[in-house]
Amino acid sequence: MSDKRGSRAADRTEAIMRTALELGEEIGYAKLSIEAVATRAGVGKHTVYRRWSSKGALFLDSLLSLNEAHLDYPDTGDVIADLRQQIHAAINLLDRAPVGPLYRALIGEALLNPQVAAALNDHFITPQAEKTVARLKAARDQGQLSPDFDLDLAMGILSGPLYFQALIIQKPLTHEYVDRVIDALFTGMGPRP
Amino acid sequence: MSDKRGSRAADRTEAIMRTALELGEEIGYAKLSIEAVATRAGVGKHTVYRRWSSKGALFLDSLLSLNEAHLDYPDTGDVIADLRQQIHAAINLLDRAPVGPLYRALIGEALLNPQVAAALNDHFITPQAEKTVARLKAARDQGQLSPDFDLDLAMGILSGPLYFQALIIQKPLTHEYVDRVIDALFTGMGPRP
Amino acid sequence: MSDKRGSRAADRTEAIMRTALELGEEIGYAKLSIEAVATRAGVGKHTVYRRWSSKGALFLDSLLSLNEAHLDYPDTGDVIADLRQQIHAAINLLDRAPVGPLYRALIGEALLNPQVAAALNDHFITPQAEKTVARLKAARDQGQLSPDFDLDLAMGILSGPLYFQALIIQKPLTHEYVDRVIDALFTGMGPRP
Amino acid sequence: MSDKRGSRAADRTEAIMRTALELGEEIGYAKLSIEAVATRAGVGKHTVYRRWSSKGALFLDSLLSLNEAHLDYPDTGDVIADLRQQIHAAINLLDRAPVGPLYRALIGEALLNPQVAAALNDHFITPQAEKTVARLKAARDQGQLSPDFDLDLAMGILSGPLYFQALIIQKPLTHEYVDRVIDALFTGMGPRP
DNA sequence: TGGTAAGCGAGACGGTACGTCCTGTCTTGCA
DNA sequence: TGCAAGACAGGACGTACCGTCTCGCTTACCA
Repeated sequence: MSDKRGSRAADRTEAIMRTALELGEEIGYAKLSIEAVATRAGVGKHTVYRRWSSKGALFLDSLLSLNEAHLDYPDTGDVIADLRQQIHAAINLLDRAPVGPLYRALIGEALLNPQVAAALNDHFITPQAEKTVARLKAARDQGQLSPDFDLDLAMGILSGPLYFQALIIQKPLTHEYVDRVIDALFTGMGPRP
Repeated sequence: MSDKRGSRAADRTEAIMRTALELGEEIGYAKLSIEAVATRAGVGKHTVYRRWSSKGALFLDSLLSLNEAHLDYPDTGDVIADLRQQIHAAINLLDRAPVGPLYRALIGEALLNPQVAAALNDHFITPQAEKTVARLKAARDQGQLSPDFDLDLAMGILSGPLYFQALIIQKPLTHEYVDRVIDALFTGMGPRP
Repeated sequence: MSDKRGSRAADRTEAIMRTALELGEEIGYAKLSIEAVATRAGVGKHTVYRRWSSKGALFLDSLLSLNEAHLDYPDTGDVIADLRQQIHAAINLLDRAPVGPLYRALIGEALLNPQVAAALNDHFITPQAEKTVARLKAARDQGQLSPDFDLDLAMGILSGPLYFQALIIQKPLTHEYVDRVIDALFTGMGPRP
Repeated sequence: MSDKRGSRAADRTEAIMRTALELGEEIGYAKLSIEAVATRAGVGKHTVYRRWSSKGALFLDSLLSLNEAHLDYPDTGDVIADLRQQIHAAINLLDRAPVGPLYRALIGEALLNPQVAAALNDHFITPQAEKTVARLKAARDQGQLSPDFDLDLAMGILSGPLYFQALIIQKPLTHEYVDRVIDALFTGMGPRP
């Protein structure tokens, strides 16, 4: 009853986002226009612009709508196992088709458009990082990590190489590579054996 | 004498790249058009298109032209000191104005345009990575690093967090952060001291 | 009231045609570009292309818009006097500035572009010829011309020499020349008196 | 021997004109560019521009080169028969493929480009008209036409309707129509039987 | 229940840039 | 030395989208 009001609006919103992802998969984010999304969705351009201020904003929302309830950290007590499990899930989702190429392009857009960058950080990157930090902090509080363990740095060392591999080197991420990174993080690559 | 041939062509090429950087600094890569570069450079559009197939390709070359002879690794015998010195130099160049914003945008473009990605990798990312790997290998050969030291992984752990910080989190890189990463790489952040 | 609808579209159409004629008079049809018309009219190029498929089509309409209600045949009962009167009016309009040069150029365009030729015939040449034929037919029906008088041929003999003079020889048409043609048409130039 | 000098230049000239006609037949005068002619002829653009100042000038020469020795008036003593014979020959050449469409287009060009108009008049229209006038004058001198027969007007009445039919109405010319025009010229279409 | 306003599709509009084509001029390098 | 080859500045082409703006039509909520 209560969601009857606005259900029409929600229908449009959902239809537009669905169409955006659909078209994105077909022709790629870069070649896509708001005009094309609106036409394909059977919607006036104004109806799109009323909801999103740019192609990047639309895509960010569209991708996030796929994401709900995913990528939450387990806490089994074993921080390393939990990190592995969660990061494997993340790259399964974000580095593989159909989301992978669109996520990559969205980050590209963010590097060109500060508004998109801010929104991406606020709605995805930062919350995700905070989950990682929170999980590490829990481990530290439980004494699994040393008291001076640098949480933010660890988060960077976990995420950085994966983004580097995926975005800069542009090779697919493997679970094996993830494991090597986690391993190195906790054991170091010490100058001497 | 010998560079008399083609000097006209080289003049245009240089003028266009110079103008591209100039305009890029003024209005940003995203707002820039090949049309505007051509006009400002006093050159026909075709003269630009004859040399570069896209805005991204032009910018890649333009940025690389600033780069020559920079960012070469020293070898003082102390691998950690050399890495620090070189990475500090790199972020001084690539993360700060005037190059920083343009380099960031160029990576954004590479994420949207596979041709630019390939060229960027071939002409900058890979050579640079190979220099890092070569320096690490020299250290390993000299016994400063353990014989099973994973060179590629180390390169990823050095570069990844910095790119992550600069591109994803979008906060300026500090020398202090670089040092923390290097430190963590070689000493680990082990679960127990 | 009723023309409230679409008045915006009609405004643009009229503004574009007016500008086209204006620019045409200033620099001549040949040197004119749709781009220049659009710019001068303060209109996007697409707004021109939406209405006309080529420069020729635009100019045809523009010239025709000047023409309304002109060039209608009188019927005073004296067919020769009526022809003279009407043809004198026609060449006053079509062979003299400002319309003359533009009309000449439009016919040139029609000779290069079949679509323009077809439109010109449909919207001007043929209707005008039919008026001449109709006036001659009325005269024939009234017995002023012999029953086997060849209407189409007469139309050709009236119009042809004038177009020939104006377009091919490219000398200005005089009323005196028109009169000689009319005279010859009806009295012949017989081999012997 | 003496024409050995310059034979190379004459070769180019001829090759360019031949290519121009060839390409003109294939894609039409309007779509043709000097660039395309030069490339197809295996000749530098400069070599074309050195000889002709515009596409129209090149085509005029090219068409005239086909024309040599054609379209000369016979004088059998019977002026009407001679006119018929000559005009039939003219329309066979000028109104039918392959020359017809190119000649039509050339006149179109002349209406847009005064230089071409002048050259066309000087090298083709006027000489041809003078031949007609000369033949009529001969007939008048021989008493076949009345002493006050208006030679120029007659020429206009002969040529005008044919050009009108071919260029304005854009219907193919028939010998029958030519005969009707000639007939009308000499007998009139008198208002009374 | 009828009136009214909000949302909507459709797409026109002024702009900007695209990437292509051709013009007429100007090198360059081969023969 | 004369030419093909084609680079060059410039201008226009016709197209694609941008983000804004009317236009009527459809809903759905209120009075």
